[in-house]
Amino acid sequence: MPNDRADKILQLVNDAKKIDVTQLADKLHVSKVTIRKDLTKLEDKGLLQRKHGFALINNPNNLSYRLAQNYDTKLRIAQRAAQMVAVDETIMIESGSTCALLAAQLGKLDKHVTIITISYFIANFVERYPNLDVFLLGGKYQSDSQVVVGPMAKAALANFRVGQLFIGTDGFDPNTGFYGNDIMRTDIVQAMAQNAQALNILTDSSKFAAPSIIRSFTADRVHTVVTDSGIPQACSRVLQQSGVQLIQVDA
Amino acid sequence: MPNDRADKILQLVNDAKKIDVTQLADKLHVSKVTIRKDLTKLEDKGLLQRKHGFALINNPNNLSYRLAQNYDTKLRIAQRAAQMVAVDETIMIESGSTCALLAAQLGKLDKHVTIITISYFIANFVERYPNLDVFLLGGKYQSDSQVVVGPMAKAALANFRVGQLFIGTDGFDPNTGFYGNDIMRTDIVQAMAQNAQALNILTDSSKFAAPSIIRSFTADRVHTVVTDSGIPQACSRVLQQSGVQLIQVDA
DNA sequence: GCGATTTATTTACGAACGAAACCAATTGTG
DNA sequence: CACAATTGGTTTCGTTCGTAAATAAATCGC
Repeated sequence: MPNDRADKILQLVNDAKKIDVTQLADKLHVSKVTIRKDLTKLEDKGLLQRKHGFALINNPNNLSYRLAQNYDTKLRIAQRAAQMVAVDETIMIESGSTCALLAAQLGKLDKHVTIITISYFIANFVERYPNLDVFLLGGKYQSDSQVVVGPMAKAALANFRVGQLFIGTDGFDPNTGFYGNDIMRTDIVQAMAQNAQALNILTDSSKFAAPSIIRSFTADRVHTVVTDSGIPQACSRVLQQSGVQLIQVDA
Repeated sequence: MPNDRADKILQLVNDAKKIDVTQLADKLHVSKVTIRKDLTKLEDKGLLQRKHGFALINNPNNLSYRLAQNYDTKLRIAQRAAQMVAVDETIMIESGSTCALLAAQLGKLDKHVTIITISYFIANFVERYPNLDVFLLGGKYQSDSQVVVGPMAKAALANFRVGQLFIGTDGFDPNTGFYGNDIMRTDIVQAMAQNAQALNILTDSSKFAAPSIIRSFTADRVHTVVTDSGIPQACSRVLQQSGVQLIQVDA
């Protein structure tokens, strides 16, 4: 299946929440059989749900939804990031969609890694990989994003000190740094960063155009950014001036 | 749909892991259309999954699987237990299937309750009820049962002290008390009990016949047992002699 | 005890399904 | 350049799907 049709399908499904096979076949000028095959593959990737006659999107706000956007780019970023993790290392992972793919990649590579995370989605996402040990922080459960936050989660962090923390971002401003859009999640991520030697950000380049609400980190706090080649030059220049290791995977 | 056919379908699906509509219609002497309607309802309850042509059971060990056994009895037990919880109360809930239904009942009653649990399944199960606040303990994640266990989870308990704890059980022996079948889960449940004034057990009566491996609690530690009327008289006598409040819902 | 209503089931039918055979285009290899 | 192998797509076929209308059984009110 060509990637651009997959993207279009996801776009249409996301927009409509629910759309039937006939409509998709119509809009994309292919047969229904082809659409059905596409949908089966996308369902296998966990990007949507199929029902008899139509497809529907998983609860937005949910990671499954966010995963659907720029899936292939995120997958390549995650594959690259997985190389940064050593056998038997213990890492922290935040709740971003690209972070979830990183965890899955580590699972596929079949090297033993211990993961500490605030995301129950990620914990479940990697269920089938016995080489991954997962520790979850406790705290107030945000059911829409499937993460724990709040003072209890921060307190639980006291038990851990790791080499690397992997997070996503919701936005970036060349002058002021990285941003989040949920104050509780931003808060816990900042606390995680205090217990990690290296802060690594995984994000597709679209976030470098997007402004957001709450500043999470200034650029000089960040050790490595893994993104794709679509990042604006103004951003990449700032990052490198701030001493950030910038890794760009091919678009 | 008559309850007994529903039970038979679940039985057959559980035994076979996967069974097609034609076979079900054959064995239960009803039309395929009727089977399909039944399956749709059972899927809505979350007790199985439908695919094109057949039904399959959710990962055993998983709560969805255990929920499927004696569903109606468990629901009545949960409904009764829900009456024991006051508005704005904070309770602890362990990971049993009947406990999950209790949480859902509390959600439906639309009274505000704060729930502290070790079960990600329960946290997600009640996602749609805004009147429930859920706090999850942190710890090592057991992906098959979707709970957190271990020393970290026990340490997190230090922050909480509640009036009521609701748990399930895997077995009961009149002479020695209640039993579990997973040492890690039994361990964390015992720790939870130390931080709760009243220990309440929710279980269908089948468990009173079933022996299990690890003793969790002697009968006199238990405040209330909610079960159905199928409990052996020897057991009910012992419980009452031990000062347990025994509540039996109609079978 | 008996019509009225509800609930359970079946029959009938057009739409949707998965699997397999088939038909290009594209790619890689000698 | 030829010609296998791969990939993306369609057509066809027998089966399963959900819905609606028809029928049978159970329940209720009086």
